[in-house]
Amino acid sequence: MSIITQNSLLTPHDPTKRVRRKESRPHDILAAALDIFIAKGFAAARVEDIAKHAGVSKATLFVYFSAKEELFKEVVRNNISTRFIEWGEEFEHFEGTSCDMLHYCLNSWWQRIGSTKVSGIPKLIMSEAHNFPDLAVFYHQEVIQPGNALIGRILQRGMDRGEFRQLDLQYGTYTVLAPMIFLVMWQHSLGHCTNQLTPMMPQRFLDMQLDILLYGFCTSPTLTSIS
Amino acid sequence: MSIITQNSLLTPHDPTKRVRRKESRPHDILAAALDIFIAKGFAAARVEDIAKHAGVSKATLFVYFSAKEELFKEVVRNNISTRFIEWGEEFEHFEGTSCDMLHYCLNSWWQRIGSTKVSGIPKLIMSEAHNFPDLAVFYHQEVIQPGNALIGRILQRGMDRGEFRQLDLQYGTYTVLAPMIFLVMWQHSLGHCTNQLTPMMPQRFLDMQLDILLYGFCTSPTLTSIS
Amino acid sequence: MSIITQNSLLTPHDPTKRVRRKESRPHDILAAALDIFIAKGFAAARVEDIAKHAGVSKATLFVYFSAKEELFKEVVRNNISTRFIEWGEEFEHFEGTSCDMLHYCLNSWWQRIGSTKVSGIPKLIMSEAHNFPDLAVFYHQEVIQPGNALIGRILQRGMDRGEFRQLDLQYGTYTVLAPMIFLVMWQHSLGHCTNQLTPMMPQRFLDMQLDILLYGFCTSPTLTSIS
Amino acid sequence: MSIITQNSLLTPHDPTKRVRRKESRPHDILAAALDIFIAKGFAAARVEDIAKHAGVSKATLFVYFSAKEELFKEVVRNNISTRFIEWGEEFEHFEGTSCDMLHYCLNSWWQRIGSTKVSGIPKLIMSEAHNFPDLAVFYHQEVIQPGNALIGRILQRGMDRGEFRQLDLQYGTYTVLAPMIFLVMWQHSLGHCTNQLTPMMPQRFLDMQLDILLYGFCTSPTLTSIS
DNA sequence: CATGAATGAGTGTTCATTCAT
DNA sequence: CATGAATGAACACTCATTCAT
Repeated sequence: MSIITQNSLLTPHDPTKRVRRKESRPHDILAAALDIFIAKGFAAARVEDIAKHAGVSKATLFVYFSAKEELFKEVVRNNISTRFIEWGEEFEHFEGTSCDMLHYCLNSWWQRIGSTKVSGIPKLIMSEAHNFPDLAVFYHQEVIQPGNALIGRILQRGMDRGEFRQLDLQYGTYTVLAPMIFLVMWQHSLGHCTNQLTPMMPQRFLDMQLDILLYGFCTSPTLTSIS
Repeated sequence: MSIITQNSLLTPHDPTKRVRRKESRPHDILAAALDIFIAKGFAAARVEDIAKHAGVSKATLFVYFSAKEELFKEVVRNNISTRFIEWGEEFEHFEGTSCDMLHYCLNSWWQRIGSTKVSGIPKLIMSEAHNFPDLAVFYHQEVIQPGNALIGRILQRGMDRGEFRQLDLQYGTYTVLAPMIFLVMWQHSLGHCTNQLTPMMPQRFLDMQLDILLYGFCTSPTLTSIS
Repeated sequence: MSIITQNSLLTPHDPTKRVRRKESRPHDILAAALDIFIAKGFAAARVEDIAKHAGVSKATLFVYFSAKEELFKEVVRNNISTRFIEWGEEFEHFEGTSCDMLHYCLNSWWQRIGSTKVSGIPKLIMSEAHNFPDLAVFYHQEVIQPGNALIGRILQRGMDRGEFRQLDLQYGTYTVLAPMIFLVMWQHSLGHCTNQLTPMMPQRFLDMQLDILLYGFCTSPTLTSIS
Repeated sequence: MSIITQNSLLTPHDPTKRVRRKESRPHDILAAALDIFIAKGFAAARVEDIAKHAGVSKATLFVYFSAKEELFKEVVRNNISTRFIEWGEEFEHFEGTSCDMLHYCLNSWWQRIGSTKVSGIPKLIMSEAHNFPDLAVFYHQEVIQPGNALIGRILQRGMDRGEFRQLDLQYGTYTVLAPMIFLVMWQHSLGHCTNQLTPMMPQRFLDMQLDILLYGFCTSPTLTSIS
């Protein structure tokens, strides 16, 4: 039921090797790298496994990507950076309440990232950024900043339209980001090992989390502005 | 400014070796292990570094701890498991609103774990549980379950006293857990590298997050029960 | 005078590294492994020594052989298993008395195995099988069973032709095997250290042993069948 | 059914520690050493295991025995060297045919050594003499020479009394020694792993071997003297 | 272009032996 | 005397990266 099925690694691509057009090599490698990085993390992923999974030799991989880190960066660019353009456009033309917009934000994130194997990338970054500072900086620029900008836009819109209380944009953004980060972390770590005991249904969590974000726990809220 | 200053590792304990009182070796090693595990993570931490940091030889370390994993488990038991007893008692006798209780919960967690180097432990687990399933299971039993039970108690109390809306305990708990996990993950990964650019003040984040958890973003909440 | 000159290990192959024809690496490693295993035994042989003796790095060795045990198995296959085919054929077409056949058996064993460094392999197995059960099982299937079958064939032939007394095949086989095992054990252990004091000439031992096996110590034998 | 039951190691001596008279320490250690050396061999035996099995600390062991090798030598002196005195006396007064004497020799060896755990000692020596030349020399002087002298005495007696053919004493002795060495080697190595497949009954082997030694395989022996 | 072949620098873990108390 | 405590030197196995062909 989980997205992260380690066994999928055992069935390599086999892209009918002989017939492929030449330019597909890097593409195959990136696809394989995505799978292996997600399954093992950055440090624990073995370049040899990526190459094998892509159906090329280790040396070939280094023809296209100068180092493991560069390969990873390219994986990020291909799988995440590209998404922000369409999100930006969708947000540009969004109509409806800001509650709906937040709802849409979380749900489309879930459909396009959270529920797919790509969710392994943010998990990997949060896990290993400390040991690979270059990756951290890269990811911050490439993903976090544009992502946060999008979330910030929703909050600002909500405040502008009087739907949301006045709140600090930066920290408000983190408040929306937190459950997303939590979800990918949980799914790819403890959730992966304990889902039999206490299964966690992500969709359910997101729904509830959205409700709480909008209305809070309390029965009789004291409305104040937060700064 | 950050708790996690990698360079601190370069100045080993030097506990004036010869004069030590008995029984201090395991304690030294555990302290060193905490530092190194936090600085490097589990897989990347080298046993030799831990030993050196503790001022003992690698072989000595293995006299007291049969394996790297066992050493880590002991670190967890020493630094986290022990806390739940006092938390349990405090919660037993807590008086005041459930809002205050949630506030107290997040703040005492922040003071005792979140703001200290011990916060590196939950970060490490979320990061590496996937690659070390044994540790995942151990941590789930030893920390997550008792921790979640404590949070659940607050929510139940809030509902019982009519302060909180009716909500699903399990997912409500995750809603409280999420910002804590987010915070430690952020601090120990991207935050560590990007604090110069866009500094994040954890205390501020927690305050705001608490407000949102209680009252939500919205100006005019629609009160419903969530299940 | 001894086959097993430990010092020969100190002069590695030096196969003028760069000029080698392809496919020679595994062969070099197997040759080196044979030497080192014989000189040190299985447990005491260091993989690094084998690599050095073969003129390659430790890592290279593991490119070709996944583990020390696998390397050893391959050594056995290359040096012993292969012999049984020719022996089988020779036995098929043997003409002459069964006494001659037994004589031929012991002597060709001596020339092809016993007197060569390969004799170190059975010695090693008898010595270390207890500590490495996998190797024991492997060797039993790969060497002992086919070897015993050959010996059994001779005894059966002798009985069929009325040359030998009726005797239990299994234990009769052990009776022939015993002096061979004794000889390799002795040569590679005590004999190696005490040959100056009381030299033992293997050829002489085998001749005498054969005579005893055929005719016994006694001057006036009481002929009975043994079961 | 086997003499060599590794599990026996799991039940340490427990010599009611507190009540023992002091002089028993070395005795306990020697007893423990015998067990462990037999179970693991010399190199693979861990001093710590011996100490634990004897109920003393590793350091205490080194108070009584300056090194692992010295401990082993003492084990040999205690368990084997001592036997030769009684054997020598028995042989002095033996009456009966030399065939009977050889029979008695093999059988009493089997009862006192071969079938007991002490048989692990000659096995160990044959296995590891090459790597520990000191032990080889020691064992040769302490055991092999007196043992061979005893066997030689029987053969000489047989020749003197006209019961045996004329044969070279040294090699004749090896002919008797061979099945004994074979038996202990087999029992403690391959036999230990393959007894389920093709069980070997030592008593049966010895009986048969004795018969062959005396009368040979052949139905119509050609009697000659062997030199 | 693609790769077979090779490796240096690690890693966690083991064990006989020493020595101050 | 007895031991708790400590360790140096090994050792099997790994992996990102290089380079000649």
